Amino acid sequence: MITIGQLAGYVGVSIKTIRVYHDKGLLQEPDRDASGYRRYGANDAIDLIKIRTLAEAGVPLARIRDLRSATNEEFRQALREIEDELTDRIRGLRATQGRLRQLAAGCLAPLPTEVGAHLEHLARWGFTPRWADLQRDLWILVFATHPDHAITLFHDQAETLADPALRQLFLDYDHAHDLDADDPRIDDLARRIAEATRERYGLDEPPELDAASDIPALIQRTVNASSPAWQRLDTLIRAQRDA
Amino acid sequence: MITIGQLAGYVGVSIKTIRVYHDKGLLQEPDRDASGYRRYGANDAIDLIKIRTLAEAGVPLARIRDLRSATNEEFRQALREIEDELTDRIRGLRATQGRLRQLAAGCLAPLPTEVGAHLEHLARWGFTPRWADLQRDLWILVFATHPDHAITLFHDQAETLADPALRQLFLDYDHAHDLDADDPRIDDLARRIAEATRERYGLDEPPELDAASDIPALIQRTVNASSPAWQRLDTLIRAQRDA
DNA sequence: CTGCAACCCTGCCCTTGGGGAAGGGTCAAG
DNA sequence: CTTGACCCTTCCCCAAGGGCAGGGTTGCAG
Repeated sequence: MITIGQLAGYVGVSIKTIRVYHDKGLLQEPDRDASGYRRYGANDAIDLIKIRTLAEAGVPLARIRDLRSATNEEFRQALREIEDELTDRIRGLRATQGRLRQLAAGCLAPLPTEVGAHLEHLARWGFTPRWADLQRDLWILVFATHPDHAITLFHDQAETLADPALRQLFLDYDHAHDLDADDPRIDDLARRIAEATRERYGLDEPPELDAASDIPALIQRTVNASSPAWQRLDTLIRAQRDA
Repeated sequence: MITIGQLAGYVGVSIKTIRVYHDKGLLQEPDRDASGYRRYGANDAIDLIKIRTLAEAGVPLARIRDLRSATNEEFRQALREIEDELTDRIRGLRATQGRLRQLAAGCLAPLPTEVGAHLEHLARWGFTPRWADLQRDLWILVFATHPDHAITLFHDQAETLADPALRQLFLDYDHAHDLDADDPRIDDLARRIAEATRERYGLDEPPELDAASDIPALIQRTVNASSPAWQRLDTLIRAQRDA
């Protein structure tokens, strides 16, 4: 009949942990000796080892307690579920590890240099600083969240801006910021942009982020928020595109 | 400039989490708009994503906060450490998974049937119920903690008991329980047991559990505790063996 | 025989990483 | 003008223990 300290030392848990398991009804309170010390037998050690195995697998103590009164078949079933959860968690951790590595690789270069260069071009092409800042934020966000997809998108964008006619559309977009929301030039611009988009990408979808991502919407909302004219422009373009 | 809810929804955390990160100094409090709402920009989103990546890797928030003011080289170093820790944790989880499977396999059979049969033999051979119970506890413990080694040990033990002369030694051990601690028959028995052990295993070590395990000591302590005579017997045997 | 160190007991508060509700202000759409 | 969806702060709650106080036991060494 061993003491709580021996049991703890052997199974590799703290004394406190054992007492907590008693309190929560996971491990049966053993008999006490004459001086009130808990005295454990081999069965207690075995129970504790089982409990620990489950607890280390991340099973909440309450669930372990409930499992104590489960039938054997329920218990097996629960074990299968727990194992699956564990597999998922391991997969999750590996994914996290991957993101961690990306973070390590990118911690010095928030943006590729070509993007920086591109952003400097913007001013020379006549874009406002406001536009350039917006673009910078946008690309930071895209590169941070979709590191593998971002560069493709960026090249597409850079290519678009290299064409003077298309660039003019973006310049107009930029300068529409301060127009009234009901200025007819906005309708005209929306028409021209929708047309150019169709011409450039045909009926194919333009390159986009992950379908599951709501980044585009987020970005667009951010953009729209700063000007009613832009807000209206966005609405019109969508209407034309979906027509 | 997005609101806290948008930021949260986008990065995939709860609003509360963001506020906690503000409180703990992980994420800088952004400016408020006219109505006191927090307004976030793209940089905040990026910071939050980084923080989340670290937090999901299990890094304590306090450490993440400290990392904010680390130099770039320190940061890289920390990332390496974190990745290693993560690798360890994944390994640990896989080990747990293995133990879980053993638990699933063994949940119906705490002891192999041959062990059960062996224990029933004990009574017929003249061992006391006390001895049989002790043996049962012992084997439960050994099988639970060293599932791969246990069967070997058990076979060795069963083989020993199959020999009537050796079995008599164990019977004497059993019945020595109620002798006085200074009974001379104990000295005699200790001598005979030590001799038989040498004869059976020669100078080789007798089969044992893991060197790192303190189970044998635990078991022996448990055994000794129930009788001063056994206690002395154990002392004498050790003395003879180590001589 | 008497220290004294090493155990054990209970009870209480502390921590981490948030969750959830209370109580109140804001915003946009119908 | 109301309604629902946001946002604000403050407060309490949870799991799974850690740690300490204040007090009793044991075993071993001098």
